[in-house]
Amino acid sequence: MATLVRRLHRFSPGADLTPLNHAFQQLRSLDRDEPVWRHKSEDHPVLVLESGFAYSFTLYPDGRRHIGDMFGPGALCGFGSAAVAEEGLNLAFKSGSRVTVFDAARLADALHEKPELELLFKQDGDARARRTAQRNRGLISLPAAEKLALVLLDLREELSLATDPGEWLPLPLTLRELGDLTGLTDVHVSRTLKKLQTDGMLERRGKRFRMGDTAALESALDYRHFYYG
Amino acid sequence: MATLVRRLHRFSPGADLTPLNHAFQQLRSLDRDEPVWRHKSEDHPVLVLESGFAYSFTLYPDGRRHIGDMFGPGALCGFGSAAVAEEGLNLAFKSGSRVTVFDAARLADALHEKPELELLFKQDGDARARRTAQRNRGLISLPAAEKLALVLLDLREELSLATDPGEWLPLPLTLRELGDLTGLTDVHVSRTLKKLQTDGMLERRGKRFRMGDTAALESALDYRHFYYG
DNA sequence: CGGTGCTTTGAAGCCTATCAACAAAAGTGG
DNA sequence: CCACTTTTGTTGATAGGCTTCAAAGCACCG
Repeated sequence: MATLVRRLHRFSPGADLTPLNHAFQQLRSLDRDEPVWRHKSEDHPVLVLESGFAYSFTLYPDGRRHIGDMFGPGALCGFGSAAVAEEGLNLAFKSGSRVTVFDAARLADALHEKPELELLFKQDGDARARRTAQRNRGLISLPAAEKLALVLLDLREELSLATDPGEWLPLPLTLRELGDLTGLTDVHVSRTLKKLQTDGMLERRGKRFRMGDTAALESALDYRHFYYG
Repeated sequence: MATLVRRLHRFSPGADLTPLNHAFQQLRSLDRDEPVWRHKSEDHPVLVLESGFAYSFTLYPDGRRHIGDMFGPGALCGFGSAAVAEEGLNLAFKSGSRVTVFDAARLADALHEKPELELLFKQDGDARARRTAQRNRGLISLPAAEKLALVLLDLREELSLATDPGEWLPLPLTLRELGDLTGLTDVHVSRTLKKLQTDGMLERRGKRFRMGDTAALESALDYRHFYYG
């Protein structure tokens, strides 16, 4: 639960989050990539990613997969205003992730009793919805190199919200998953990342990466931050 | 206000919407295409499109324009969960549109007093957010012909929510605007629409269009409806 | 050790953008 | 209402971007 606390404290550093303890159910570790299929019923538990990585996806009739959002440490997976848009949300947790499970009904009670806590959850959800909208905008109208740069900036932010990952960030997605996120093929993702590297915007070492002049990149792509702190 | 009433009655046909009268400010007619620039302050009036057409857009540093959402008769423009995602929303009203203006504070009071009315506004906003997510998903991962078919299906739904536009629907967007919506160039939009016509999926007469087998198209694109009625 | 999935590279071809020219339509001002 | 200007839509030629198909290297794991 520590990562969720750190994420929410970005909006209000001193906020008391102990009421969340009443809704705590369990801490699960996921040994391998594991999809969680969600249907439309309302009483799903609320999942918070403690460590690792996860993403939400939808499948097209022809078998293609689209990744709609991604979750780093401390993320509320499929909750709040960001999740409203995704009906029948499917979640995939990458191998090694740890997840805190909250009881939905008791969490709702806790939020209802403490309006300042509810506000934090709302702010977090709204910030996520804005980031998703910003990402989608670029993924619709930019060429491949910019699409990937945008996604990497966003990934960098997601990974930095609850923990300090250091200079070299993990790249928890395969090239195929980056393709499903950007609408590109894995082959073209590979070529485009290579081009970003020769242009000095990106360094890669195995499953880690480091970005070049992020400030310049952010202003070129009009990338905005919606979290404070 | 009649079109808003018809739209909200899709969720609850008998709902009493008279409390909205207290928040009514004025009815404006817009003679020509008119952008409404919104900044971050909170007390903007709430705009409901009475007739005509509008869309929200953002501008990139290089001058490119991205259209993020579109509004037909009865639409709440830039309000609720669908609008949270779009910070610094800009609205463009097409020539000839009529807009009902509501006072934001008094509208909030009216909704707070009548929870069933607030629920209707929330349902409308959620349905719009889902439609936007569905559209964005396709605009990221589908080829041009499917992108345009998807946008036309969505446009058809938007135009049918508050009024019955008949078999031949108005096409209130220029090809450039369709391009800004889909991430394609106007030239390619022109060519792709022509191809859709020769394939029998689309007919055009001036600024009106009619779609072929919409049921088949919807199932091929996995298009879903989020409004009831 | 083989198997499996991930990544890279090459070659070929389709898809989409760009540039340019023109036709058609719509707005503007007399 | 007409002449004028501006915008919108269409078409062709060309170039570049992206996908597809195929093959091979690599890392990881049983």
